[in-house]
Amino acid sequence: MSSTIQIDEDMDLRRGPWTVDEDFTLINYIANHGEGRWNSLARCAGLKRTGKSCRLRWLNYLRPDVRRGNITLQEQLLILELHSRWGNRWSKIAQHLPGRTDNEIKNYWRTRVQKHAKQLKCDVNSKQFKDTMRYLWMPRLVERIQAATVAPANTSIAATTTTTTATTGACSIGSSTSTTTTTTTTTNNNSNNYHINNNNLDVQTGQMVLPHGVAIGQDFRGAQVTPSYNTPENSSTAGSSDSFGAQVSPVSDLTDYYNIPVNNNPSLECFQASQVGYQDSLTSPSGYFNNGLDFQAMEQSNQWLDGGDTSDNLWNVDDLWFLQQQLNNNNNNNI
DNA sequence: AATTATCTCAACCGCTCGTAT
DNA sequence: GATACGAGCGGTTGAGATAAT
Repeated sequence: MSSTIQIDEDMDLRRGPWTVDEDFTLINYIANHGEGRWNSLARCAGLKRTGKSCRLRWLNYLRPDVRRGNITLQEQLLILELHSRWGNRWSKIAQHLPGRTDNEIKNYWRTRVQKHAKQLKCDVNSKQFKDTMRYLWMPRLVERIQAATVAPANTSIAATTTTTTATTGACSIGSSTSTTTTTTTTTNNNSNNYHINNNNLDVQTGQMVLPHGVAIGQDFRGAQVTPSYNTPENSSTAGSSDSFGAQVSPVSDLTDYYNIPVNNNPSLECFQASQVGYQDSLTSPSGYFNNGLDFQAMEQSNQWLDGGDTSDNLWNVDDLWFLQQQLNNNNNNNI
């Protein structure tokens, strides 16, 4: 199926999907000789591929620490936050998601996030969309992480932390060259250092903190978390489906390398203590629900929470409402 | 059951940057 | 300093899978 490119009389290069034999050859060669220069590696290994192709295949697929499977809620949150900070710096973002490749993150962004921007009829780089992400989706992701963490069904958490623990070493969050995934101390001198493994919610700041000390910019304590979705019985928000339609299993969502303890999770206390009722909030977008729409009534009558996987409905109504308010605000400011 | 539309993701392309000569 | 080369990055493509009609 692969096509070939004629380089000269007797040297042609394969393109297209890799065969099992090619994979095997590349893996064996790297196991014996290391990565080295990709062009010479391709030649020496006898692969009729460009060095680029070999490198890509190795980094994105064959590398033993490549993490496959669904993007977890925590990873989604990280991607959103880091993208808001760095933009399309996929490689840089990928450095903070152990085992995930820049290609995978890029694909996720294009297929999920951009799709939602399209559905909301706004540009992915627009302020409205960015505000929607920051004030609605990200807090809600945090809420769902929290809700799923405290859910009784998660009794298996402790036993299911193996997925990415195998990525210790080269794949620890924060540095591709790091050799440890143990709890990272930060410059915070407070003895109440609640940082939890690799991805933490800092009680003092309300921020998620990466092991190398980078705090995710947003203070989630002040973020609006709609309380009506904060119950275990609302399982649809706790893992049946993610906000962008990604397939996220409720187990893996919570049990991968983040290792958030089930009980006495200070990060959760942080949220619980600091959550602002949506009717009280004027600065967060959900506060807009006071402005005319009887959100509680809608919720109580289950107008859009009935049946099946309701998270997409939730997102759309919520997001559209928020965007509408954003536009109204813009219009008012222009008057 | 067949066809069409949509989605996903592996792979490629072209560009930039860093390093060696 | 100029040039060549290789590595890496972000953007894009297209084949296969899946969903919808």
